[in-house]
Amino acid sequence: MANVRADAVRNRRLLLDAAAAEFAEHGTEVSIARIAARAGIGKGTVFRHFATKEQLMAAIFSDQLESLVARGEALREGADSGAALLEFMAAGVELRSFCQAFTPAMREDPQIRAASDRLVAVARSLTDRACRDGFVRDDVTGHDVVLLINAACQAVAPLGDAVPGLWRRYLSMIFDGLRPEAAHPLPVPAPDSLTPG
Amino acid sequence: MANVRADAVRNRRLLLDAAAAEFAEHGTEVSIARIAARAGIGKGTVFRHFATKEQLMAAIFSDQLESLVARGEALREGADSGAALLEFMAAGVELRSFCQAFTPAMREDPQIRAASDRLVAVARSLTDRACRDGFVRDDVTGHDVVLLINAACQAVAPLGDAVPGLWRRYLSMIFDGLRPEAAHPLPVPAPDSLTPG
DNA sequence: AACTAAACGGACCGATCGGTCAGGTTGAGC
DNA sequence: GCTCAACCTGACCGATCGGTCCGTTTAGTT
Repeated sequence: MANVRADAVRNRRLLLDAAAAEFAEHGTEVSIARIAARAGIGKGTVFRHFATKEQLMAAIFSDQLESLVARGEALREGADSGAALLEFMAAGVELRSFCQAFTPAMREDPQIRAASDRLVAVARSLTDRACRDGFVRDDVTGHDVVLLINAACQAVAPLGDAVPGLWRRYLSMIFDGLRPEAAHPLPVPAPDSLTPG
Repeated sequence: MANVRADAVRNRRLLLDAAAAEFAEHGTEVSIARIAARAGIGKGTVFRHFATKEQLMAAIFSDQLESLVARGEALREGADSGAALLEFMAAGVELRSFCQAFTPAMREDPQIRAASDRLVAVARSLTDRACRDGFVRDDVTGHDVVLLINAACQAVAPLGDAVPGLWRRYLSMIFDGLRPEAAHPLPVPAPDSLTPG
């Protein structure tokens, strides 16, 4: 801390903000050069802070996953457990980086693994509570909820940002599928983890 | 027809098969060189048959969408309209190219546009029938069904092919969300079309 | 068998990307 | 204000991609 210069921390902040914005707007395939230009720093500076592009992505996405974990933990104490679970899922869809954080390549990173483990844990916690209160069918797990957030996220991907709030429609439909009233037996058991093997 | 050589049609067949297989296994970002190698032909031959990579993708994906349209039309005559809609959606998820055909870039292609229009039409037909028979809520449209097929397709994308039949679990959950028993009012109206504007 | 137009193949081109490095710049302790 | 390590920069490198081009091969006709 004492050994780090002031301009270094400032540039790091600029870099993280610019990269997060570019990833959100144009996906992870944007070039490092473009991110550096947006941040107003040189391309070499990017690689001074993060050795590879993957490490940069991991830093940003694990941060955003952790913020969602915090949101979920806060929602555990609300009164309406059903609305809390729905709000948690909505928050997950809203940070669109969600889906990008879950590519096979990204899951190698230990920060991403840790964050998604904690995400599944808080999702299970919210789900169990909503289940006890009768808002959610009893055969749905934390992994299910995380994957369904991803599904809702991708449902509207074909349309781009043409209809801004449309994802709420499909999240609402998917959430209706979690209610006990319409539950039909599921043909396949829930997965054990989000990582293959 | 008479003016086309036998080896040309054979190579075209090899190329289409190889490209479809590579796209299904590794996504649309596979290189033309790799596809050509798999087909056992030269890279230049690929561009003799399709001027650009996008045209090759459009040919393959519009073919697969058309096959799904045909499947849907056949399913319009079954006895159980609810099971028919579910089977249609399952067929859509099974050809994973589905999601790849719906990128913003791909929708420029007239073949893709035509095929997806027909796909929405047959989806609406199946949905209306299932709705009349009481299997499906009355506020769901053909566009919804197509987008939800896409959602189910992507739900398990994070896991790769680790759990082969897992998508059936999430398609089942999503389909439960279409049933009238659990229907809650939707916060956003259905989109008019799959193309922005 | 000879001919020709169509088809083939792979070296080649320009663009782009992630990542490196040598040399100039700057913030912080004295 | 002096010094030096930390930092920043953009030219540069090798790899890869989509797409082109031209010399060679081959299918089909007479």
